[in-house]
Amino acid sequence: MLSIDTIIGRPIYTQLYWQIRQKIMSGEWIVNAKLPSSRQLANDLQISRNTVEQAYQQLCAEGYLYSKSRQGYYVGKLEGPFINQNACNTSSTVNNNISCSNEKDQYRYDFRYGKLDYKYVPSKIWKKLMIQCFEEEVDKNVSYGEPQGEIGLREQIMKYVEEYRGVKCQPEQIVIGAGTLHCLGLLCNILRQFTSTVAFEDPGYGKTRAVLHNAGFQVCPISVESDGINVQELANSEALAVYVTPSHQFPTGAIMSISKRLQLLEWAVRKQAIIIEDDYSCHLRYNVRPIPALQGISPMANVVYFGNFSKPLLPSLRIAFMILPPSLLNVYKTLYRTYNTSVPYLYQRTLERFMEEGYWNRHLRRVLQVYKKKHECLMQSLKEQFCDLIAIHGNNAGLFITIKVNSHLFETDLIQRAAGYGVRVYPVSEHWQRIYKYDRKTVLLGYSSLDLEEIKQAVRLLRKAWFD
Amino acid sequence: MLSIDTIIGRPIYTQLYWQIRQKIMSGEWIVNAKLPSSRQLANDLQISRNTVEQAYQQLCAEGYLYSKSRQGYYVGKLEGPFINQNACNTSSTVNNNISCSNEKDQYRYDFRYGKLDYKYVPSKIWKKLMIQCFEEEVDKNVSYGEPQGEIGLREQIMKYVEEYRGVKCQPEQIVIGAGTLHCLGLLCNILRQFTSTVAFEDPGYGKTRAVLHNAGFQVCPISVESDGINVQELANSEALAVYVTPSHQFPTGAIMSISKRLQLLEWAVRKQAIIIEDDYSCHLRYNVRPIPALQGISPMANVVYFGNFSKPLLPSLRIAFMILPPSLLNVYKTLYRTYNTSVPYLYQRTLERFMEEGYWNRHLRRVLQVYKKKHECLMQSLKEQFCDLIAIHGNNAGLFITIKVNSHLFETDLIQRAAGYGVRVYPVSEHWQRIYKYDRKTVLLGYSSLDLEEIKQAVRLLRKAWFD
DNA sequence: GGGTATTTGTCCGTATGTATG
DNA sequence: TCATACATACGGACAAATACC
Repeated sequence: MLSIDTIIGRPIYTQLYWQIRQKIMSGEWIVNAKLPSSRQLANDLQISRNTVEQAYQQLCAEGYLYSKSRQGYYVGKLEGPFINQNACNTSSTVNNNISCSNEKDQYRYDFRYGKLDYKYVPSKIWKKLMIQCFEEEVDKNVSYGEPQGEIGLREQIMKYVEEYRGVKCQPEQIVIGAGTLHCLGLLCNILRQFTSTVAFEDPGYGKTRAVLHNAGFQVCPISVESDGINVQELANSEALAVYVTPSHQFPTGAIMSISKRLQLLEWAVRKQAIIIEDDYSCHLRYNVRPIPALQGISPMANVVYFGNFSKPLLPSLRIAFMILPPSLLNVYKTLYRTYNTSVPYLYQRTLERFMEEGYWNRHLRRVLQVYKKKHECLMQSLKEQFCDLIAIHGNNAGLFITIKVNSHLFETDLIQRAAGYGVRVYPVSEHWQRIYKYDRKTVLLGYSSLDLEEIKQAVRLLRKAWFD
Repeated sequence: MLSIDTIIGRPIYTQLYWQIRQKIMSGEWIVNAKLPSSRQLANDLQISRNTVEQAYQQLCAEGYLYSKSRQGYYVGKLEGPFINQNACNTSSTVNNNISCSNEKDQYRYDFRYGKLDYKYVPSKIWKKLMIQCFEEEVDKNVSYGEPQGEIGLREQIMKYVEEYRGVKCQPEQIVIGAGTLHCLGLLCNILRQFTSTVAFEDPGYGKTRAVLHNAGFQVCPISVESDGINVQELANSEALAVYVTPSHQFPTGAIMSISKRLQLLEWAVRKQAIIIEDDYSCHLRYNVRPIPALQGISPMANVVYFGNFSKPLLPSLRIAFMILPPSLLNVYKTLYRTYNTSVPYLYQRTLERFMEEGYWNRHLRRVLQVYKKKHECLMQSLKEQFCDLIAIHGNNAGLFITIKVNSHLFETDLIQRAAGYGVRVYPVSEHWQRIYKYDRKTVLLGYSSLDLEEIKQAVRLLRKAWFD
């Protein structure tokens, strides 16, 4: 930034001269870079154009600049070792690229969780709708929009969750935000009014636990059994709020049984506690019947329901929503009356039409088929290769499974050996709060971004890595 | 949501029959609504198609449904007063629409702050770039993206703030988020580690104060003078962090003098305190010289710099950024290592190219001209109509001014009388923390969304409203 | 605007358990 | 004990309607 000082006595054009010269010598302005036009700069600094001209002329005369007639002034090429090329600007980019390409080179098969198969992103339809929506309403774009999210989208969401998950609500209860974690961030300030301790599944999704922890809450770990969280342990704790993933627990894959659901709801009603229900991958169920969401089972309990569009549609969209129980609505409104939404209007409107015109339902059915096939393929490959050398968990839903490997190898060994064969598998230790309860032999495999052949190949390599 | 229970003995098709019947009778499914196809429902519930068929057939036979061959099943029209039409689903929509249209009807001229003039939104270029970037996004199979924001955009921002505001930083220090308030929300968890009290301009931007308050901070009001915040008062307080708007204080419009800036920085260094500098409308300066941002003046002080693209470009974009001082970088990384970004990749990439290809600089110059004209027009109209009946504040920058009206009327009177003439002006009382210090005769006028003629007309009406 | 892939109601047959004679 | 009829649940084939390119 160029600036001038009228208080000290030095002439303005010399101040300019020296500042520009310094920028060229230090390498901040590189050869052939275009300078601001004399008119522009004069206007920016609120000085006369001639003053700028004076400085530019002197720099030209000394070779720091050259001018193309009627085009502009440019930084000249200086001979000799004057220039202190500072390369730090580009270093970060370089580093980043290197680490990226390294990762890609190192792993031929990446069982990453949270990456989708881009072949099944409905990009053409999305693009078509997005362009149409872009033309549509200028007025909505120039203002900040509704804080909770556009009413039309919220109505679509209401219909969808009622039909699909049995969740009953009014649009007023829905809050749209840039991702589940962002919505949870908003909820934290509401929870703060009621409690300072939040119970959390252990093991549980590490990223979510981090949000609660960062917001200043005491996070109280509760064991997870094969049919969901241990309600007895929860009841014995001091927590007045709990985060659960009933439809597909992360990372154990447990589906909470209906009787557990009722127990949990009973606890919430009795203690006047808040249940945070993250239905993050309710769409992906394989060969099991749907169980209605907690929110729909008991209207009396304070359930905050979380859903998202990133997982099944496009992670880079950044759209999720939460549904607040009526009892928290007043607090929400008091706190967030003045907040702006965190999701661009265009995306909200596009998604609204995507849902309205039935593309959303169709898309869900389609990806269910796709991932079901991948899931089956993975399961069969694992059985063929490993027989009973491994135990598979969470094999009825979602985009990942965990496997416990019966051998002398521990988590880090398993990961490193797999990496040696070009296969990337992921640790579960980071999702444990009471790490001593972890068996140290379980790893996580997300299969969403690999195709069928890749899955088969990768499993063969895992067999070699771990048992040969 | 339809669901079945295999534990109780009742046949599946009768369970379905009764559930569907109930939904029709209650009015939840209205006449001619399409039911899910037999295949879909069968797949969802993990039962046979024919079982669904059986239920559908029976409902057809009894007139609850009718079928269009090879198209689908639809809810039939029932005679008589069976149906309990509950209209509550639509009530919210209706209410909302009514209040919206009311507002539009009631005000012919709206001095709303924070709404832009749609005529000067570079929508064609933005659309072109966005479509190009969309192809790219799909090709690259972008997942969640970089947590701090895409590196390319951060590099563009680095260049821009250096050139435009004298802010010096590395891309690692930049965090991109969905709006200033969202970025501030992230910063709150960092501040929490150091202090529980944050000093805040009084009067100051109410929305920002709310974020700090909601995050659990004690907000300590500090008076604002004609050249910015009262540093002495700040030094006497217990606060170890302060939020300021040096380039154009909201709502007084004060520009912080260079000597105040140095005092403030000196305080921060001495107390090891954190300055939050919101440079929210640095681009809009009329006839005054730019002063470098606090961040650029003293590299030793802990200044967190906030900038945004919503204000000058498009509010619905939801893109802002903050620049952390190196001293806070470690805390940031510890807390937010696992967070996802809150801004869609497409928007980040589009903005990056918008900046890279020079459209951003061109746009800034253009809107500066536009709003400068509006500003001059408003000032002249006010002088013509009111002469010295009013005092104007903050008339050198930004998209709003405040006026103090010398009469017996108070804030609410001024707003109501203006509304009576179809002109909407805004209160400043909500921006005061120590409300008793407010003179109760000042109102706020944002002129960005009105054109020159509308401004003149509106001011004439204000004169009538307040002095006739 | 016409060709293609997908969706959908419809009709077909089959398997199993239970009640009946 | 065996044959029969019935209720329930499941899966495949076909042609019309629809969506997509």
